[in-house]
Amino acid sequence: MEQDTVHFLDEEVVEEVARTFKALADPTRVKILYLLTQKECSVGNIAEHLNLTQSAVSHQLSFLKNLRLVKSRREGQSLIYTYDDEHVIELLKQMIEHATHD
Amino acid sequence: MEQDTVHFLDEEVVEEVARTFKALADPTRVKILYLLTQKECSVGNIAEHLNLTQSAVSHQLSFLKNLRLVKSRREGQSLIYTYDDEHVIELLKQMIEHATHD
DNA sequence: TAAATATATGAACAATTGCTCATATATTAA
DNA sequence: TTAATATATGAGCAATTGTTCATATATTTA
Repeated sequence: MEQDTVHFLDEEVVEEVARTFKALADPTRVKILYLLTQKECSVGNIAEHLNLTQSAVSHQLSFLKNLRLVKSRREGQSLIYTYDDEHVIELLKQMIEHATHD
Repeated sequence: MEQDTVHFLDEEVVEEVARTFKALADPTRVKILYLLTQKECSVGNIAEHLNLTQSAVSHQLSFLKNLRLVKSRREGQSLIYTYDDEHVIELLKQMIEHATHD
């Protein structure tokens, strides 16, 4: 006798999952987050390291901050950014591992 | 003495990571993949379960198949789809866990 | 206070996305 | 072979995305 009931995710969960994966679905944001796994950085610092404009970096950080994936603190004239979701960073690292080994 | 050399990802790895996350960055694809974690399904079956048009499902499956996240086999008139990347499915499950508990 | 430095933000724009609609292709049944 | 069923696919379209450019805001220094 076959049991084939299927479980469905709540719509809000699906949306949240997709929204969070979307944060990881762009090369620039992957680079920024990966950099932040190694050291906290100011906006300008990120721009230098990754060879991006200040504006582009700031926009992406704003995006990531809205999702609470990064946070910032002021230090003099600079804003220092750090990642703020260990779990998501773990998923990123796992995907990097996965993409590296094949 | 401070050592602050930073590691950079190869561009191809970054692209691959972003591309794969993009597959998980859409509600419809999340639903399809989550369904496939529970049972293999034909296209029409997926459409029924998720209340989507046949065409929309077929397009998304084609997308996922290009990334080798799903595969299909023919069974009579139907094409039966299954997931084809255990690792990515694990990442999806982890994100669902993460999104569920908060 | 004024100038310099660092960051944020809004508008604009090209590129991409995900869907629908119509139709093509493939398999099975009559 | 013809009709029915299942799936794929291309065109078209509205919505979203990621960037640049110009400029606003915030902090520090002179």
